[in-house]
Amino acid sequence: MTKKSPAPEAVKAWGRLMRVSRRLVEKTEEALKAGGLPPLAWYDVLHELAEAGEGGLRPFELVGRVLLAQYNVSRLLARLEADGLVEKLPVSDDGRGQTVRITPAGREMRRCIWAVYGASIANMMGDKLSAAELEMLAGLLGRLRDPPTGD
Amino acid sequence: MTKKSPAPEAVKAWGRLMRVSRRLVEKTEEALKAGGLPPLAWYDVLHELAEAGEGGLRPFELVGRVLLAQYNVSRLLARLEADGLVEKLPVSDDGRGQTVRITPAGREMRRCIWAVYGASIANMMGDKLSAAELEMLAGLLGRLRDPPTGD
DNA sequence: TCTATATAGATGCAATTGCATCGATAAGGA
DNA sequence: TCCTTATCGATGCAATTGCATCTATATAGA
Repeated sequence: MTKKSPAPEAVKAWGRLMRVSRRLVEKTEEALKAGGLPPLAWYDVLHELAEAGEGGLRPFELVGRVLLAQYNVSRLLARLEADGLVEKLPVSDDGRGQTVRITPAGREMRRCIWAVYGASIANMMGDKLSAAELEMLAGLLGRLRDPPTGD
Repeated sequence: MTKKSPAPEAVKAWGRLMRVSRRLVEKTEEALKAGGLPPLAWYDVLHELAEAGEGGLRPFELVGRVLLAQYNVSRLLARLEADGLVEKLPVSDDGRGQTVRITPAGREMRRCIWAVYGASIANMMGDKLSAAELEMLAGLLGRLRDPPTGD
């Protein structure tokens, strides 16, 4: 953790990254809201749960995947449950925990969100860059990940 | 605004963009907090005002530059003023408005924040990619901007 | 001039977030 | 076994955000 000043190219790329990512999120959230749909964070959780299948996931596993704080996951799950999109099941071998599973309504909601979200991605990314450029971008961004994951 | 589904490369690049940008912001905010400094948004405003010089800026001009909603700028400026980092001056030719100018204390705060912020950028961007790669990244991101600005 | 509309900025209220901490169960060690 | 510590998830409270709206001034048009 050395204290140094950044190269001009680094500052420029940082600025672009901040502005572009914020703007793209903003536009996507707007599109969802315009469609009467819940925010992006809901999709992230529903997506993870859908991938996880019938076994569901423990909340703490979700915390690791969706870049949300523990208390935010806790509260988001409460909202999802209140809307009938997920269900919480007690877990046998750990009295503290629970397993969260997506419901059919949750899968349906996920599809609805994706219809808008996916179109948004297509418009904002797919239409602007070629497949090769998108791969290049993904590659460069991948090298900025903090724990240099290997996925 | 056609409804279509995105290419796999677009989805992958989108996912990386979302995760990486959120994580980098998170880490930078952490570093600022650890140094007892205010959040990034304060830097953005102080930076714009410092660039603007003695003439200062009108709040609505600030809204256009920092990606914040009007009411957020209004309230952030109130906090900055309360901390003596900016001052609000009435503007002669428009009785509705005001001009916001950075104070010496504000400039000092900007320097303090930059010491941490800049180091963070250097560590998270400059150390991970070469100058050429950073330029490539900035170029690709630039093409994703919504109003395809020409800066 | 008088009225209608638009723009600058602030604010009341509800929802969300962050922070700290809590209650409950698990796991590890004497 | 008993005690200490760690982990899982929830929650009280304060700060921040989003939304809608408000006040005040400016501008345009009849």
